[in-house]
Amino acid sequence: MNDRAEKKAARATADQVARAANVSRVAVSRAFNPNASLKPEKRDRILKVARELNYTPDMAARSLVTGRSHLVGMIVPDVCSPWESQEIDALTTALQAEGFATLLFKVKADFSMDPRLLTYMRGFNPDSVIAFTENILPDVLCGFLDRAVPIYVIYDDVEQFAGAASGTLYDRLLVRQKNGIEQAVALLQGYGARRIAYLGGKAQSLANAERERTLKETLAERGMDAPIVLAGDYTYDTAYQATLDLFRVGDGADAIFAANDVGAFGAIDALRHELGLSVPEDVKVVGFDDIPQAHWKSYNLTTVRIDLEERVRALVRLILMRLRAPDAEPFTETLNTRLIVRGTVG
Amino acid sequence: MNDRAEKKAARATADQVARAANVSRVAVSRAFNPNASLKPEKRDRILKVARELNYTPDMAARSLVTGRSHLVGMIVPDVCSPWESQEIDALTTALQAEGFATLLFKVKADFSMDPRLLTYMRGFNPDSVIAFTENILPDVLCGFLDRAVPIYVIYDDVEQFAGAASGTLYDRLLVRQKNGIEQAVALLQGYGARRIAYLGGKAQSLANAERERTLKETLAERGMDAPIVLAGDYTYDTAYQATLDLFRVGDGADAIFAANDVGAFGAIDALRHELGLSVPEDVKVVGFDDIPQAHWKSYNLTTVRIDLEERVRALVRLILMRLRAPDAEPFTETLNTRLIVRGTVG
DNA sequence: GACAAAGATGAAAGCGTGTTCATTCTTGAT
DNA sequence: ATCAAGAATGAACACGCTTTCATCTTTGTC
Repeated sequence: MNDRAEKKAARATADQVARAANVSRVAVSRAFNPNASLKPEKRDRILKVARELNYTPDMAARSLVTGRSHLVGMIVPDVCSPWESQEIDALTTALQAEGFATLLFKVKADFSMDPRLLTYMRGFNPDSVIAFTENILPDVLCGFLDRAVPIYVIYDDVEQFAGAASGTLYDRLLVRQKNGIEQAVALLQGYGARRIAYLGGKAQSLANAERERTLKETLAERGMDAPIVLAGDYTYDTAYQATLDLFRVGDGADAIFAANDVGAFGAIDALRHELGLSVPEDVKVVGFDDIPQAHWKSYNLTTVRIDLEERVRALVRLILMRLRAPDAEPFTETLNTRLIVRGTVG
Repeated sequence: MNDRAEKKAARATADQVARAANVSRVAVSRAFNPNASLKPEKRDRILKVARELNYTPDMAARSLVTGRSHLVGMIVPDVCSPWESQEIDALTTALQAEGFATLLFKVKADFSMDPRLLTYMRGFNPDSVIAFTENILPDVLCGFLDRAVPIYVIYDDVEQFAGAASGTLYDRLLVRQKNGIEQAVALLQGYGARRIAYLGGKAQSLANAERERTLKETLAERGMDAPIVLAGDYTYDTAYQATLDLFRVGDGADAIFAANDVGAFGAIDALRHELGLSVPEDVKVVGFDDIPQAHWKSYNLTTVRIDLEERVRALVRLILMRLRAPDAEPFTETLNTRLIVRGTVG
């Protein structure tokens, strides 16, 4: 209670501001609420006094009465992953501009969801939740959050996911993988690649499943052989090892399609630094995501890109719309992918 | 008020749990507070009912009365930076285990501090604040946070920083750069390097200043020439360009000391892919941080490391101690650095 | 079996804010 | 000058929880 007293002394309350400005406490509240009716000059005076006293409305108290926490929860398995950190950065910036703060929760790397974490998170009463863990069905999340909090799952699939969550209505941000993959396959085919390997991401990942499925479909459409599928987990080391196995134990390949850029880096390094093969002359490599490192000269990776800014804009728009109209019909946004051509194909 | 009603219907309150379990609301509160006195069987019964009703204590309400938000604010300029994302990830994991959630705030990349952001952040009443922006003096932060919230600034300097914040007492986590730099210089000298360049980080960065100062000091102690100092900003692209300039406009160097690993990557790529020089034969390169990418085969970087886990453990310990004893004397922890030898020196 | 000490319990007060609702003040048209 | 309509105002309540305090129950000891 010692610190309690300190804090009380340190932080000004609306009551103190009211007394100092010779107005009622209600007026102070209104001064900080733009659409409340208050004489402009009075508002200015109150805001001035508030600034002098270094006063800020207490979000906890405000949240208690309004039901809005101005907090957006993000459930993340690995902040270190370039793709995720990129996404977190952009989302936090955009949400902050709209008055929301990011509340970060980490889940285990194996994507297993700790129920206690969800319970704990709900205690903070986030206005919205963005989940980066692609294998968590929103039903699970909805159950924990009592279906009162809008949830967005960042993933790259369409039908598969919608099916898994049948019965639950929610806003969706869809990514059409087809365009980018088609462009990549056309390019590979043009350079004469015939034996294509798909270096997978996490087995449970829906994005991975959808990328693999779309690749197979596209190859079939063009009359090419089905891809050799290698297991992976989106990490550099696993991709490195898988590539070694492909060429030492297996029969190699003309081209490698990696489920993400980091995996592509692992493949490239294995080819160049351990197998003595050159990229793109001996083996062509294509990645997914277009993370910032993809343009580094050591890799200079040709990769399928989902425009980050566009995606973040769409997601923030979805979140804000849902908060303003909680009972509106579910929205759906669809984004496209395209190939970024660099030096690892031709 | 529609969503309000929904939410009310969705989230159970302590009152409802109390009624369902036939106890007083106070008992429910005690059931969730481990050190409150309550008959064990009664507690179990309450917790069981709570689970059935999917009840979680509301953190906002709890925060209001206890003065503890269980929120730790993190002020971050660039989540995408491997070093920062690494640190955020580890801190979030460790704090989460102690019952704290991470509240993320982004500041502009040029490190300029938006005062409105600080005000806004204070509204959330974080129990502690960790700032990654090395050039923000804690005085500024303290002023905004009313000196009631413990603040930790992640930086790598010692005296310089302490001087800048004279008069303010605060806990400190210090990093001794000397060890790692000395090991690196010894290694470089052993391989015959004589002309050493220092590829700087952000000009305002205290970590950068301290690394540069320590490098100069170490070179002088060993009777070596002062380093050629190049301006940088911790980014790949700037490091790349600076390295080109060093060899095309300037007279080149035997070895490059980069202020961070990402900068070292830029230097290596410029040397290998544009200047036609080989690393380490023609030019040796040393980095700072030992981020995960440093072991990727394309770089295989020799670098000075501050043990992340050790650092996070120390920081979390500091935070917890300060929260338990707000009036205790300031603590100080000091960490060491050491050289991780890989393939870019000899 | 009596008594003190310790533990368990619930009523009430309060944390800092937003929001009703009834009242007062202002404005502009007649 | 008068009146209605609208804007501005403040008292009171509510949000969901913890904590104090006084009361009641259990436990241990001689």
